[in-house]
Amino acid sequence: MIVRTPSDLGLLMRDRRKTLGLDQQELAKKAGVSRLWIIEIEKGKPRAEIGLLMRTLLALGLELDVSTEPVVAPVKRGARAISVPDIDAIVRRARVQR
Amino acid sequence: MIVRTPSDLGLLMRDRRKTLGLDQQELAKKAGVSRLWIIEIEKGKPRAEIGLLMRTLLALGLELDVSTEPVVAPVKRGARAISVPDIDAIVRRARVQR
DNA sequence: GCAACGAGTAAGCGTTCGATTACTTTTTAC
DNA sequence: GTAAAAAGTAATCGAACGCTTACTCGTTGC
Repeated sequence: MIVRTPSDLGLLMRDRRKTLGLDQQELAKKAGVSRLWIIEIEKGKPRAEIGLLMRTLLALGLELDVSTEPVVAPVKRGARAISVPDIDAIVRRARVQR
Repeated sequence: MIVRTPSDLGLLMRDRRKTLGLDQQELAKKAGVSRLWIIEIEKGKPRAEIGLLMRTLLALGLELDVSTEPVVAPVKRGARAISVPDIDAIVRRARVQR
């Protein structure tokens, strides 16, 4: 599953934890983090540390894959032009004031 | 590319940045982070925030995919048993004292 | 040479982190 | 319903964050 925001990630992790039949306490222990941290990451905390995140993904048997965004699909003859995503605008929207 | 540690990530990001012909300053501006932060993430900083990370990946045109780890491949007849990875041990090793 | 540029280091600062502990609310099972 | 387990909230505290600014190295080009 493609993950674009911390919330995406939190939902995914909660899902996976349940699939594995773990409660927050068990996962926290496995990953070496506090239970509170699990609660917050599952809620989509944007300022969590990536180190803890990776350990937790590992503990969940989840794999992190980074790839270049797929090239825009070839346009069918006669189709309207495909709007190329404006990365700058997306980042601007993703930005959160602190 | 499968990413297991913050260092993996840093190297990957640096690579991608160069591929795009961006310097640290330009990327920092695009992603809305400081140049110093770019320096540190490229060095594999484990305590960086995932929110900033995701914004930066976006700015680099990189996509984050999370998937369940592939099931162990079927064993060839006569082959020695495949050692199932001990997730707990891996996490233990990945843990950094702070 | 040396100017210009990219990259890295250092110090200072206000903010937030994550662990711990204790308590409350919600969910699950009988 | 009610007891137990799981999930969530609250408060404290030392440590580290990320930003800014300024300075130092190396390269590269003239």
